[in-house]
Amino acid sequence: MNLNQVLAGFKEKGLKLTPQRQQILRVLLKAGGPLTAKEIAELVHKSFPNVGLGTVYRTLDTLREFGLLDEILFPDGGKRFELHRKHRHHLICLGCGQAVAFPFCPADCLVKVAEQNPDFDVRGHTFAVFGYCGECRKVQRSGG
Amino acid sequence: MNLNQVLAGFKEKGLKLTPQRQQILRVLLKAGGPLTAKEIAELVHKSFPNVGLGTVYRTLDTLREFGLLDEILFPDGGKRFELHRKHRHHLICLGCGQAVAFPFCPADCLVKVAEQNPDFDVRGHTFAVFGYCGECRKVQRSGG
DNA sequence: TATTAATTGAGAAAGATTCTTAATTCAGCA
DNA sequence: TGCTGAATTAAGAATCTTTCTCAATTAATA
Repeated sequence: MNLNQVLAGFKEKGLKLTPQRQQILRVLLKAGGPLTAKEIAELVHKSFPNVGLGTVYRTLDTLREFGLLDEILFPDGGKRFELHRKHRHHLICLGCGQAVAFPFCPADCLVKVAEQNPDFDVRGHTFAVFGYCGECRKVQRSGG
Repeated sequence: MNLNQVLAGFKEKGLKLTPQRQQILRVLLKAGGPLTAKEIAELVHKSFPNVGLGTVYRTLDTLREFGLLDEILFPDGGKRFELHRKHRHHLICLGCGQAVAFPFCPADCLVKVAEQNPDFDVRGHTFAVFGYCGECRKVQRSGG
């Protein structure tokens, strides 16, 4: 997914291509991993110092409505956002907050759950693995 | 796990058995499913109208430190709490917020993730399935 | 019963997200 | 190009959950 595709999609649905939205999209496209709303705002501020958090949240909402955004819930309740890619889950470091995607899905469990709860209309699932990344383990060992 | 066992554990660690804590524990023991902090406070208020949310959160923290509490993260970022039982996951209704536990664990995925990320120290995982329960589906069909 | 450290209530504070409102700006069209 | 109307924005207020602060209270123990 690139900026032009997303912008074309926006246009198609009658949404305005404001510079703020474009910049938020650029930030999300450039991001190496999922970002918090605050991080997105800070990165956007490099080009548009006046963009408010409200605009960031509104744009994220819009992207979510379009199915273009994934929300990642951290074990401590924190939220991060990234542009939607293939369905995937995350390996989350409790030390530095970095999240890395992986493509495995708990399919067996989903089948079992659906079988045992035939009345339940399954719409989705969350799955995340957390712990400490190599870097943070190094720091722990040396620092204390 | 019953109230007396928990209280004995408290005593053992030098914690005070205040009426507030006892009531919070009773509420958690009686609960049919995981509750929000606010719900816990409201139930406690029936017997102790002056118990503050602060006390509820402090007691939940204490229980968590003892490994007696599980925190359940909902897809929308909400949090609910319940006394720890066997390791389990939840089937969460997006309509009414009810959560039902199930015992399946995404073991295959965990093994694959660990194999592919040998530097990562895995400490835990989250897994939840969400959708709409039978009741909420009925309401949707009839109500519109 | 007196002592003491743990605990509490009340409210302030923090942090994330949503809402409000008046002002601005984009997109289509003359 | 320049209007026009609706969408969008910035700024800050409001909300919600959670944590913190602190003086007052209380449970446990001697």
